[in-house]
Amino acid sequence: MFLLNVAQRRLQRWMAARSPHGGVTAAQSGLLFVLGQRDGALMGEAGAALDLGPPGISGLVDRMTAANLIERRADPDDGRAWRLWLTPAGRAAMAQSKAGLADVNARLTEGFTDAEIDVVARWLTTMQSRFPKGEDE
Amino acid sequence: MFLLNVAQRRLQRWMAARSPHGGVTAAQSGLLFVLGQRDGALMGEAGAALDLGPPGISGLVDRMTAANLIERRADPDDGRAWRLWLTPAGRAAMAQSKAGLADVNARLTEGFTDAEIDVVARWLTTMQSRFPKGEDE
DNA sequence: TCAATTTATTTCGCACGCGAACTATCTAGG
DNA sequence: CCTAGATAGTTCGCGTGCGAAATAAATTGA
Repeated sequence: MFLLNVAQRRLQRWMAARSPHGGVTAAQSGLLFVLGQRDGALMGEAGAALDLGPPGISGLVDRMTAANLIERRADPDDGRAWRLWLTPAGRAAMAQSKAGLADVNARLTEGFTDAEIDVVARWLTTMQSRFPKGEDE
Repeated sequence: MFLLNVAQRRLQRWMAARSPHGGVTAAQSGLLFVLGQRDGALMGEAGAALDLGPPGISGLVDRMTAANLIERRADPDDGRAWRLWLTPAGRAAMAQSKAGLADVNARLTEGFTDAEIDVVARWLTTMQSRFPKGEDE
């Protein structure tokens, strides 16, 4: 069960090590992908897509805004909300990350049959419902 | 591929939520287990067992020492090294964590056959060699 | 013996994300 | 219209772990 922890960390570490170019981390590329599919999303929406709580996105957005990858613009219909938009630099970084992703995914599935990968994917997905955010027992 | 990240975070979050008792976190219980099997380990050894770099353990040990779970004692044969020992409180916390672990593992494997779990375990383990610490390509 | 190197650990600055508490805005109810 | 609650984000303090640079002790070599 510590396997999961270690595996995740290994992957993260490896990804961090091989992409020092523009400083786009794994978490950041996640948000880039989300905005690539739904530019102008609310922070809450983006957070839900990435399974992050409010503080998680807030910080991520802060860092990415500072890095000039995304922009925070007020929602015209709701004074509390902000919408997130990719900058040109962000769009470029996303394209680059997308290319890298294929590589990583290939490496993740290498040596396993489709059926096996299917089992793994199902297990990971199941875990999300098995360990819910809110309640327990 | 973000699945892994999310799954790990979910698990971590869930474990954190359900054990506010003594403040023993997942990372900390990991170290407790290591010391349970090899009390008096060097920091480097413990780090290797948990797949943590030097800064990782150093910080973990600091926090756990402050919480009175473990003790840092100088190695008599090597002036640079420290050996880690469980305190009585640490030993108690370990026993408690061990009990909880069975629960978590049961929940992790629930709904999957032994063969399937085997595939998952193999996949997680393989990832460790697939994404090595040091070098690349 | 005395540098040069290796090894064990610490420190620093960073990214990440959580829970809790807070602010500001929007929406209902009376 | 005005107060009560829901909703969107922010801030704070914490734990976690990384890479890079520093410190200190041990080992190796000339």
